[in-house]
Amino acid sequence: MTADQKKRLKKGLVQPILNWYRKNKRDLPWRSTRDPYKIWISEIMLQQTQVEQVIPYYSRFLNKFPSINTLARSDIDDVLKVWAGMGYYRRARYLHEAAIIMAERHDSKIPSNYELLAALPGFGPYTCGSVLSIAYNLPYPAIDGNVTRLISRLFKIESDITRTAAKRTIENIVDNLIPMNKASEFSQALMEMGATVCKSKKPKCQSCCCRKICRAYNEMSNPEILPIKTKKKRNVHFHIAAGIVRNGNTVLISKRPENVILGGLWEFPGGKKEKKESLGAACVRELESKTGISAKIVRPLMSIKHHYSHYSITIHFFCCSYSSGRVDTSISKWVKIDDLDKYAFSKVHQQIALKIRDGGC
DNA sequence: AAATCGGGGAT
DNA sequence: ATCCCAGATTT
Repeated sequence: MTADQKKRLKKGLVQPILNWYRKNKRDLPWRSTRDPYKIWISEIMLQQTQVEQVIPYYSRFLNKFPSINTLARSDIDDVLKVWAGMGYYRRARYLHEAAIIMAERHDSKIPSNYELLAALPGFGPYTCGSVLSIAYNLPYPAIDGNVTRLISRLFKIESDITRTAAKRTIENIVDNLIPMNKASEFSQALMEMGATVCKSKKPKCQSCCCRKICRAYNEMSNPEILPIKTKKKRNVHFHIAAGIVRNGNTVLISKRPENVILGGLWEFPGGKKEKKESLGAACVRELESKTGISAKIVRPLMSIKHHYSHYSITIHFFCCSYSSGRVDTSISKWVKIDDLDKYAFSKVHQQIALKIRDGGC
């Protein structure tokens, strides 16, 4: 990029975007603070998660863990409890681990240096760039899905944006656009443009402040086809059988191991049905292997279909009665029905917990 | 480069 | 149904 091109882009693109942002930015909770800790929490929560979904979790999290030190000293189970229902639970684990490292090695502060930041768990290219620019006003690009879409259209990038070369191209463009001493505003402005104007479907090109210089708008019949992205392969489907084992006013729950889907969360124990196996048999078998007890099926309670990113499941829940055996207390435990709300469950199991409290099973 | 990792909203 | 969302890590 020549100095002359840069100058032209500054006038025709950077300044209009900054002006547009000042007038049109949404009033979001993390925009009323300059506390790097709070900005960090918001950035992690917003990964692959919509703004509306994050807002209630954000305030609850900061209320419970108001500082790096409170987070670092907390138990991971308490962090997961606050996170429960938001998905991508490894984010909570990385937050906790990073807070511990910051407390131990960085004077309980978030580093303002790229290399130190990138060495922390959960700090990839985007999060490093967003924290450095938004919290510290340093000139690093924060390139998320919104920015990728916006830039690919403004500059008509028709190569596959999942590939490294295209990512590098976009990063170079943004890097060259960052205005002096306005990195914080600029990062947020680019993302806000992508989120509210240059949307994936039905972009608001007519009211876009970059309309005059947008190559996709001016040169293509349909700017919506950008960015180009390779398609993900289709989903697989599984059947899961899970048991709700009541014993008096208690119920049996198990903790999922780390490093698996929904890792570290509690659940009503169960697992995949095998071929040529009935759901009831699968339930009894899984209860035995996961908790150590033998149980009998009383009746089916309900089945829930659920979609994850790369596969979908149907979980068949059965009301069961305890027969014999002792629970393997390293993984499973009997808990009072009234105490179910003290444990971190995924959305599906939260539904079941509610049903049990309301007298189901 | 591709797979893994949740849940919800828009179309 | 399919894609997308303020992505990072592992394979």
